[in-house]
Amino acid sequence: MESSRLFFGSNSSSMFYLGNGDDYFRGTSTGFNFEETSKKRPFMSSLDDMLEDENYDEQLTEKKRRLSPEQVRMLERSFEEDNKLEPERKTELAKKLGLQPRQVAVWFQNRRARWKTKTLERDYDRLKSSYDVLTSDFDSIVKENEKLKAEVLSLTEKLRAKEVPEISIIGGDHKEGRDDVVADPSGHVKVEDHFSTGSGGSAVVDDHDGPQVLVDSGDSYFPDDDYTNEYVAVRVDQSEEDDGSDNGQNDFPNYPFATTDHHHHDEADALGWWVWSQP
DNA sequence: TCCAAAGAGAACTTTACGTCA
DNA sequence: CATGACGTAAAGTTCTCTTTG
Repeated sequence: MESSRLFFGSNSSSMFYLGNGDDYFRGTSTGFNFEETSKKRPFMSSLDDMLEDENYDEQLTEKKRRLSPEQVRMLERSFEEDNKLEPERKTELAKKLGLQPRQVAVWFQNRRARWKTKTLERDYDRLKSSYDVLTSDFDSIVKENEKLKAEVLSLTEKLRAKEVPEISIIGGDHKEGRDDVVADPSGHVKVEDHFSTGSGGSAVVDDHDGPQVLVDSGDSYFPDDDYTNEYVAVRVDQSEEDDGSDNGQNDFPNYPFATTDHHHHDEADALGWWVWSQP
């Protein structure tokens, strides 16, 4: 963007302002661009008015310079009260600070821009740290899942090798203390999960070749009939007993997540959860 | 001490929008 | 209701001054 500001003289850093109210002429110690500026600032006071300005001499030689600490302090205080500037407040502040109202307006504009930048930076930092925590949690979960999968596979193999005879637990003859190995009348070996809490609860993983079914253990997040849905996924955490409360370390509950629809099936799969599809 | 680069701040331009006569 | 003038916010830029290595 090409600036329309004009500078005169060989060393044109000596700027000055002329005018009252919100509008002013801007020029240098060697000249100013009346015609151009007046086109853009239609409410300019007359040249005579400007020349009568008590600060004229001062402004004539004044370079563009920073506001004094006291001026900035008062502007900051005003900004804290309200970051929008009504015309009355602008005029009042300008008078108090010995500045042009235009300068006050510009200061507020720039201050709002700085505030926005800072806010965005803070927001970014907050989101970034949240993201990092979630990423770390995600990695732990994936690793844990892999470990548990391997463990189950290994146990399944052992059970197969054992060739356990028929045990009629599935038929309702289950006894406390024998909750690890079961086989149904068709010879399918089942492994009960050891991670569920409560004596009455356990999930059973069917080992046959067809689609696997997760049988509700009694303390699932699902309503009683929910496991009849097409997809069921579960994440099991054995790290500690969970009372259902969040410990504040992360945003994941400590035990079974579940999903029951197609959409979440993919998500669960991506997370490395076990997903069983109902036949 | 000098100097170039970077940073900070003041002022600017452009665009968009709301208000009002 | 349409229109033009006006004020202002926001975003981006330019220029100047200060700080820093």
